[in-house]
Amino acid sequence: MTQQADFNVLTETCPSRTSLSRIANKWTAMVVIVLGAGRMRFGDLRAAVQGISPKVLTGTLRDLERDGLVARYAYAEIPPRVEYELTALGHTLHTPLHALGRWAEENIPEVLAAREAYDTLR
Amino acid sequence: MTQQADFNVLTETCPSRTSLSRIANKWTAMVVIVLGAGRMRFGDLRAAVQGISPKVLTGTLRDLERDGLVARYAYAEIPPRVEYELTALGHTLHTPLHALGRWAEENIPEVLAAREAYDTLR
DNA sequence: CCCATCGGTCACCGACCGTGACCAGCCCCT
DNA sequence: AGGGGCTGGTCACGGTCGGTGACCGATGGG
Repeated sequence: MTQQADFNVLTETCPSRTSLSRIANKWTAMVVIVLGAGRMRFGDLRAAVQGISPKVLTGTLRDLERDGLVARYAYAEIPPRVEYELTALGHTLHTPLHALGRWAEENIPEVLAAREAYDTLR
Repeated sequence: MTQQADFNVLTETCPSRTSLSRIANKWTAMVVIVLGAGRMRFGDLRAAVQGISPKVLTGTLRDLERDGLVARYAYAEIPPRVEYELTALGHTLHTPLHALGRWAEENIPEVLAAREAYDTLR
């Protein structure tokens, strides 16, 4: 059974909150969404997640690797080749993050309309 | 059919990305999760989302209000009373964000183990 | 000899997050 | 009459984080 754990993200000191802080992040979400398609090289990832800087991509991937969500494969070639892949745990995270991305895409018309309404009357 | 929109969060200039940036955020996630339980006062919200400062809570709520996800009801009483509630659109966002929170709670043991393993060998 | 390729790192800068102090307005208590 | 409490904020201040542009090492190709 999926046991109801003693963890609660709303509790300030709960370790699950540190995890939420990391995954509830736009760059993390986009990287995980892209990696859902399969193993990918650093450069391809950078091209897929438009606008991400190498520094931020490196940092995001390292954090994901540390949390066991992404595996890193480095090949000692010249020029270097490094590939990234979701782990089994990472795949379970892909589902909710992908849903979040789809929500943003599907509901952006309503959001834009709400923003315009808000901005015009204040 | 849920039509495949022309929006793609991976595209740098797509407006859906501005929406993703806002919702893929730890404070936003926690506030929406809590508001899923129903209409709530500012002070109760602040107590429920442990550790959030009034400044950040105010800012988060205003952004959510602007995007049409939260409705604000202010009563001209002394002491003042202000209530917040998810809109219909906000409720559709509650589902994926709640899933994200649950993911964090359910998988934190594995994440903590991965972190420890990572930190010991580097 | 020099440039391109790839996966980064580094110094710098501005934006955002968190902290603590403070506010208005009316009530109640002394 | 004066002082404190209640609520939903705002403000000034710092530190941390994200973003930008320059640069790197090692090798293959022209």
